[in-house]
Amino acid sequence: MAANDEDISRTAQSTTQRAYLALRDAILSGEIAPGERLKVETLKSTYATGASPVREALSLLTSDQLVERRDQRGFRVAQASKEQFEEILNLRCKLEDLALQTSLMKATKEWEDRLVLAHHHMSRAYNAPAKEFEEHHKAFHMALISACESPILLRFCDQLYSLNVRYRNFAGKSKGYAKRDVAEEHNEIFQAAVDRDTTRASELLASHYRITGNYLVDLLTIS
Amino acid sequence: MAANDEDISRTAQSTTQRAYLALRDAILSGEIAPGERLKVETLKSTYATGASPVREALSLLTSDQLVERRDQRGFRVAQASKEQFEEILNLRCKLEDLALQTSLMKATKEWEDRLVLAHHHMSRAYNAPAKEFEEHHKAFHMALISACESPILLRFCDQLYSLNVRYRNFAGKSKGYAKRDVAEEHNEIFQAAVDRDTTRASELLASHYRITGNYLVDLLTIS
DNA sequence: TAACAATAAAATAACGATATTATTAAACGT
DNA sequence: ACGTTTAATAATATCGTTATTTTATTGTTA
Repeated sequence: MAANDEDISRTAQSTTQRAYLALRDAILSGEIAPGERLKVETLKSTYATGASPVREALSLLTSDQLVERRDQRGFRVAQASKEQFEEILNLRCKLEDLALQTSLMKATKEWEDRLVLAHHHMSRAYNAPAKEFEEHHKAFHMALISACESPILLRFCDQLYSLNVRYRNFAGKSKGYAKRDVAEEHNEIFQAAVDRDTTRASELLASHYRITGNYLVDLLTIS
Repeated sequence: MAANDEDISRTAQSTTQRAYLALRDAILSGEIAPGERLKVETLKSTYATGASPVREALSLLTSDQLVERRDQRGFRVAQASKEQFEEILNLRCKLEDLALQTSLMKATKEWEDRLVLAHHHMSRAYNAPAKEFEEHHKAFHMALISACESPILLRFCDQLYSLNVRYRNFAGKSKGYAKRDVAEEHNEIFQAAVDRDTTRASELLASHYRITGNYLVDLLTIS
């Protein structure tokens, strides 16, 4: 569910989709804290909808590992920990590396065009509101690996990306973050990708994740 | 959702869980064909339950990629294709290899005990009913990687395993299958694992998958 | 500690609105 | 005038709402 739903986030047809996206947003942004109970009754009124869409949305979020279901005891926001953050970081490095290499191997003209556009749009959004930048940032990272021709792997990466966003938000919007030299790192990755320099792109992407990760891990207030 | 629910399959408390497991079983076994519509009304009577549990179960199966949801057009069993089978095969090799290596690296005494038992139970079940063997077979493969200390990765592997089971059932219960020399392959993998021979275990596991995969791909009746 | 009361989750049922699919009838061109 | 296409209608099913019941957990009090 985490995959390819962003495009319809605005025009979400079904109430279930709207509830799912709104709730996910609230959890990823930290608006609802880890461990907090998610009572269907409360959510019903918050999102002005019935019980069925809420319960379905919660079910979907359970599969995204953003919500935990304790049998007969309702739903709660998934717990977060430094260990999990490191697990996610690690898996992202491994899985995206795999996806990136495959993607570069199978790269097409259309893929390159998609990447160029995604990179351009992200570049123009560094100073945009966090939420808007986030969208473009994700689009760029997904574009990199989008030629790997493995929908399942892409879905896993998408899911991991979302989980990671949550931790990034836990670390707070410390000013320096986006400024550091993320932009330059992105540029180098982008360049290596269009050059089809697989090994260099791989290294750059992994180091990009590890640098950001180590930077974030110190800011995490959770255990 | 695909993960760690087997242990409660018998004593499934909630109706939702029961419906989920029953439906998943029906899909994995091929009892319900790919593309077939899943009408809530029909399922309600089939599984003797209400609409809410059925819809929640379908939502969960959507996240497992076993069911597709088309907006306003209800649910259908996920499509299957030779391409997807190969994708799953590939991903399984890559992800389980990663998990296996990590698992062997972090192997503990408890892990070894778990593995020994799982292998023993599987060995005694080669001639048991398919469903029973399947349970032990999965337990063995999961035990191999269970020390990797990455719940998310384990969940991915679990999901892929399930998806793969579906294709194995598509190929039909051709007699020769379990007999081939799967048993011997399992034994060798097992031995390499307890010996902590990472490279050998990796190679054996991958070749185990590829051999079985190539064997199955010819039997697949689908495109 | 045990029994009881309060709370909330899980499930059922009945209903209404909306969208899709199937059927039928009319219009059109060859 | 016939067959094909198009349009309108009817039937079906999904989606969502609301209300109610059952059941399990939690909190309180003797």
